[in-house]
Amino acid sequence: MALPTAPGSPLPAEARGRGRRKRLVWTPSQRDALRASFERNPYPGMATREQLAQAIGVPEPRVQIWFQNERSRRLRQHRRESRPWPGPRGPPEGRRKRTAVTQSQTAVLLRAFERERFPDFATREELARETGLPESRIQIWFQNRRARHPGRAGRGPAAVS
DNA sequence: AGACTAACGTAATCAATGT
DNA sequence: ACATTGATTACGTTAGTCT
Repeated sequence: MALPTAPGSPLPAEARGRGRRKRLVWTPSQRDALRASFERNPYPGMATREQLAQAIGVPEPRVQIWFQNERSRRLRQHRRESRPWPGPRGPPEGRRKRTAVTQSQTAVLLRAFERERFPDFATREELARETGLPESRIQIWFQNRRARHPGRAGRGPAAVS
């Protein structure tokens, strides 16, 4: 069934073959620290992620991605063994503080979005430099933007109001 | 060559902020 | 109250690493 795009189906053609961030390779001690933290809480808040990131010397967004992937692995394993997943333990930890994107920053991102809806890593870094926003926030900005402003390739300027 | 997994995508949803 | 939009989740795909 060719459903266009379910939660994680085949990637849209434009998104394929794009330059990704260079894949990092964890050292054994970094893995240990990540696993230990995961055992304490599989849903770490910003403070925990930041602290862990500092401790193992890696950017916080990489830690966040690791937890996302690790939860996927565990969830699947638990499902496969028909074992219940013991959801979040303890009170939910605090999220990242909402980033305030200024009008001028939005303008830059909007212009980039018109040119390319799937910017590669180099482009995202360039935008990060231009706007002063972290690259990880730019990636999220594009994800949200794509979800809320469906492609309509080459459509008019979209009467915004 | 195949297993493993970081990076990255969508869809749905939570939540902060402004009107 | 409601609209807008940043942040997080589940889960599937893509592509680099390692055996």
